[in-house]
Amino acid sequence: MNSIDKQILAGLNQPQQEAVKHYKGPALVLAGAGSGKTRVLTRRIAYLIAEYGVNPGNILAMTFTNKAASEMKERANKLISEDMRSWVGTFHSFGATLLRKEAGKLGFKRNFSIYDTSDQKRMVKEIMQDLNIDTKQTKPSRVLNEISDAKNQLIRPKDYKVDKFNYLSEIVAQIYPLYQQRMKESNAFDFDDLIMKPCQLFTEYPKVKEYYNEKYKYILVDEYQDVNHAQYRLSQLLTGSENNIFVVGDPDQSIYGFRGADINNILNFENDFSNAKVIRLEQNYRSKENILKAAQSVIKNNSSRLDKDLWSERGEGDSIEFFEAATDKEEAGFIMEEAKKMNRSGRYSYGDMVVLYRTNAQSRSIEDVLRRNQVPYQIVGGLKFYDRKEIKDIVAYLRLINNPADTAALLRIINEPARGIGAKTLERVQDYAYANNISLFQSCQESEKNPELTKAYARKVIEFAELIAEFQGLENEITIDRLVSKILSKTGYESEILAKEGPKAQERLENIGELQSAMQEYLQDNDDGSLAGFLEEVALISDIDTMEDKNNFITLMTLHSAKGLEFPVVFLAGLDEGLFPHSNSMDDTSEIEEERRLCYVGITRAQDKLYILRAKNRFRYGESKYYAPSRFLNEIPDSLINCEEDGNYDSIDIKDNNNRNNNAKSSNYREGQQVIHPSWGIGKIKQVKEDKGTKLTIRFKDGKERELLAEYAPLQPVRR
DNA sequence: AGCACATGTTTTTTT
DNA sequence: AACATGTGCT
Repeated sequence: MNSIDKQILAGLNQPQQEAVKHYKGPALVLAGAGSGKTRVLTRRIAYLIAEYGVNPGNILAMTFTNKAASEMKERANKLISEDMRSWVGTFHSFGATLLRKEAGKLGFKRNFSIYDTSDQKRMVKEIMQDLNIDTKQTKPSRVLNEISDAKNQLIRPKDYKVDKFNYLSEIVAQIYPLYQQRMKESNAFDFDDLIMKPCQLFTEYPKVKEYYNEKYKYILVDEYQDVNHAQYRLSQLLTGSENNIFVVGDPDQSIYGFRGADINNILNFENDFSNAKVIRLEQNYRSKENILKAAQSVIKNNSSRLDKDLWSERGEGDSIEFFEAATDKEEAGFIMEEAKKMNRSGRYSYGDMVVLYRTNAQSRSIEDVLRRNQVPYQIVGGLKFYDRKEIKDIVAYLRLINNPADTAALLRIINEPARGIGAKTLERVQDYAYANNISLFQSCQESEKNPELTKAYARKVIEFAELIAEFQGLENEITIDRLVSKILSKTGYESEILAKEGPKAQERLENIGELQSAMQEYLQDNDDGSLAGFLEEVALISDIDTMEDKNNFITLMTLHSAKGLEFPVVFLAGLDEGLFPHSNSMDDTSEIEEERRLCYVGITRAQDKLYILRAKNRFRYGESKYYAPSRFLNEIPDSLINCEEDGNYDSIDIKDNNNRNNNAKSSNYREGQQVIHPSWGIGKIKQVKEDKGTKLTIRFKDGKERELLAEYAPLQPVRR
């Protein structure tokens, strides 16, 4: 064995080594939480190349997030000194890349757009309106869900069957075929298409399938417990006759059932491949024993599961701390105090801590308390950068420039900024498009010929089309970030923002500036630097991809986002019946079991310390409601838990006062004075008024004006 | 066409 | 409570 192989196998236990050394044929690695799954995956890639002499280009590894993919790639690169030329990426990016090459065979062009959920909704709504279906009675999002389910099941429009017991299905049966037809006319794929269409391609074109089977001889799939039927089919189709498919997963961590993930795919792997090698990784390297025990005592309440015996040598560790707060605010206060204490002790820094919750909405109260108490934090998910209006608008312009058939993009921006093209005009343009079987954009261009439009309105529409055409001419002349500048000035988007948005204007423009920086970064990393490439990256980016490591920040995220991550200290917030398990999942056994797996995922993120919290009263839907303790709490043996005594965490604001805010009086502030705030930086006081205490209006350097109460705000005067 | 105001809806999780 | 959507007025 040469030295590089030794390095690849170094520090691996017996079953891990067996997995890494696996060469040909099907293999299933049942990898318990924290058992070194990513390690096995990356090292096997390295081992295939270094020991078995496999050409890196013959390896295809698929993950669910870009973050997981880049981590895998990076780690494998380190093991073999060359820059690996294997494909490592997400299911969706693989699908997109494949379709970029093969779009023609399916009647699409390679400059296709990728529709996000709001584009999809827009299209469904349009179709429903055209068919005179009441969009209030039948919500487009429900229809869309049903279509998405069908696609994940690889049910094509013509195969979709009306279910008599499902009133929706009749409507969906009408809409689905039209939806797919319009997607094609728009030269666009949605997320589901990125998986479904490649399946279709491989099924309809055996030659194409053969080509890719030849190219990708070794298939690896991460998080196999979360693949849906379409993804399952895709990985089967990609697997050639040698059956070199290596999948890794943990049925106990299957948490995407709501998105079509089918846990049976992993449970039935041995049926699919009778000669499959099955390897179980049961040693946990992550958590202290108490944490592991708690996790197992919860998960064992699920009936349908493969039992496994996870163990750890990390020592017993501390008890799990449980705190029952009176309110969600107090829950947040407890987290803040505990985090501060640990940070002060020096044993853990803020970067070691994560707060996990079931729903994004829970982040607000926690955020508030952390901010007010100057505890640095970062949030994963929630309000996404690429979901901001100004970003989506600019991206829509770019999409239309890249793909003139992109109907959803056109509809978004035809009157943004307002150019006097209202609903009525738009309807006439659309009618003309349908009547003449041309794209909406073409219809715009030909508005002169449209008998329904008066000259003045036709002029406006044509001017819009000409503007887009002008940008299209620039596409290959200037870089994409410069193109955005052109759009900002030529469309009047920039002046419109400045004209009406006041203090928010600057923030919006800064966001667009941030988009341009992202573009510059993209140009540096990608030689071709094409608009299409950038748009694809934007479309497929996920929250977790943008999370930054280290830093001295507490991380806040949903349990779903936390999959695959680990932290020394975990705060599991909101263990209340109705919240977690969520009320929408409470009357269905299989959904409860998924909630329980989610709980298992949460607990097993913790390495050393686990805090579990709940609140008797929570503010939700704008009212305070009583909550009973989550059933999952009862499933953890008392012997593992230490109940925290009531502290007075609800009065944190008052404590703040004692700590430092003796400058709460108005006499301490004057208008025009400069102050510094821990999260918003330097600001200038615009106004001081007395209203339930001293209220300050401060304009911060980000351009936003905020009203703060002097009594509570952690402000410090700037000296000059 | 565009605004102000009113009403309705939302919160489960996401590539 | 926050936001999206809808309505009626100008």
